[in-house]
Amino acid sequence: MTEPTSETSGHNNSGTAGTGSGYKPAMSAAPHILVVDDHREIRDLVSRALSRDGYRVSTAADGRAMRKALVDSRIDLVLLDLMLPGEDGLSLCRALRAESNIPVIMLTAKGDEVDRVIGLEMGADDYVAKPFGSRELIARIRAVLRRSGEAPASAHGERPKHYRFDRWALDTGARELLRDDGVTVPLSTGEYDLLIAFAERPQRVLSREQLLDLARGRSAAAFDRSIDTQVSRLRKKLERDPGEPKIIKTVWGGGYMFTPAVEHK
Amino acid sequence: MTEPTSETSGHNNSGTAGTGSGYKPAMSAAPHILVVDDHREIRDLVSRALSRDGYRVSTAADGRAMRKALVDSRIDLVLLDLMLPGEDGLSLCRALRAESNIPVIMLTAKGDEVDRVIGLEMGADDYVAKPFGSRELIARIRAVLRRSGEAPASAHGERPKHYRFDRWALDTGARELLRDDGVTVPLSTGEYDLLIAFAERPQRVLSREQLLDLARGRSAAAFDRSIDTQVSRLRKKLERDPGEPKIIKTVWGGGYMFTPAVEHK
DNA sequence: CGGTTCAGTCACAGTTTGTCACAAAATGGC
DNA sequence: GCCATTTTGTGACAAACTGTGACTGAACCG
Repeated sequence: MTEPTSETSGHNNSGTAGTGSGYKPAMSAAPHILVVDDHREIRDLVSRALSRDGYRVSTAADGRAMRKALVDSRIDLVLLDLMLPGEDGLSLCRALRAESNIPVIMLTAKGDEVDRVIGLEMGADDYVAKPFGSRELIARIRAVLRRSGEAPASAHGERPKHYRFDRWALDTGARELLRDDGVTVPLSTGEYDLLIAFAERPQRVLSREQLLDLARGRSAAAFDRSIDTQVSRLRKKLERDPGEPKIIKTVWGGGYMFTPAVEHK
Repeated sequence: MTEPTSETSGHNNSGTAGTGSGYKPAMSAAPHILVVDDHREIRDLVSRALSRDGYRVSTAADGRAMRKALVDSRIDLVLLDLMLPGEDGLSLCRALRAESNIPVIMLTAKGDEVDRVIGLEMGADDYVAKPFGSRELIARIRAVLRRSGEAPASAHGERPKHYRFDRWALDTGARELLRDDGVTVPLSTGEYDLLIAFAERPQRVLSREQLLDLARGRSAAAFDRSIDTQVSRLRKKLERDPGEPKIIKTVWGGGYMFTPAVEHK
């Protein structure tokens, strides 16, 4: 496979211009859409259309790539081809549904009503028949995104979870960070989101761009140092000696790595 | 956003009128109507007609979306298509009836008298056959809303419920907030409504707009800070240390989150 | 060892939020 | 209806949060 199966394209709007239609400045960032289709032409086509409209786009050619993209970044919506080699779209959709509530729009070549019914029963949020126009697709996407919570940031959120690492306990239900000795250390929203992104992917190098996507749901600007600052702030609260961090290690030229073993309940 | 698929639209300039003459009770805000139909054209059509008439409108394409809308916002009336893929309208209607008394108007393509009878038996409050004119639809809606309690705000209210969280007990029957030690803490109507909205959706980030809809049944104005003030007041009564709230947490740039586990009896 | 690039952190500015005081509105009693 | 009381929303200002620029130090390269 020489071909990049899961890259991001599309730029983040810088506020005023850019975004195809949104005159709502409140939206913190463009939604991140994952296109899963085995035909490259379709991926490229859809990908271009969506980025043109201001969305951030990643692509995947099969189920495995899809899963990887879902772990590596914070996806707001999945465009899923019904017919895929290996696992087909329906089972992927069902699996996706089973463990998250990321909205899914099904794509299919056939216009069968049957497929549509099956798709919706499998938990797809909408259904678009190929060939489709980009205007229609975008309208559907916008509709589904709006319907499914309006707040793309919390699209992941579901059952409260509980993480333990080092001498810390992180409770997503209470949104609290608790130290061994019983003291609750207050975290700002940004610090909390960043810590969750880390705790869910321990012992892996995470690039700044990835962290920005995972924690803030946006893509990096030219010289974006905001993650560094946030890591610095987080270290000050987490580390015994922020000058020599043990928990969040720096990977020179690569990003950061959350090193402790995480007990994930 | 040319296409209002599931946002609220339509303003009500309630304001001054109010006084005296009325069969119309001081309606605080426009009723919020949920349109459930799998055909987009119908959703759009109906949606436009209703917003033009001043209603706030959300839409859903299937049962799942309907349920989501019902949890996410305070719906005053449901327009429900009889024929839906997956679960059909009748079972949805019955389910809806089972756990709330939100009025339902059934839509159906066929003019069968049979359907009508079944629909009404299932608990629908009225029945409109497609194709229908918007004038007729709106007349029916107004009639049903008036009939069903006249006060859209209390459309949800049904069996008294009992919530327990942290060291508090909230009794919707008595409309009282009781602390562990037996002391009853008086809440104003607004504080009470807001607390109910929170207690029914624990461990979820709720935007200010959503809270405004859930607790006050209206949509947000430009720089509406009333929710912040109300949260502040509520915190002063609920929290041990209002300066460092544990129960209602702030999500910077996102809204608020009610963190304690809620025992819901 | 010197130059270059990358990372840590501080200070600052732009936003967002907390909260007080006050006015408008609703409520209740007469 | 009229006035006292309570409640709710608004404006204003302080505090908190986040991202950016600047400066400094550390890591890499030859």
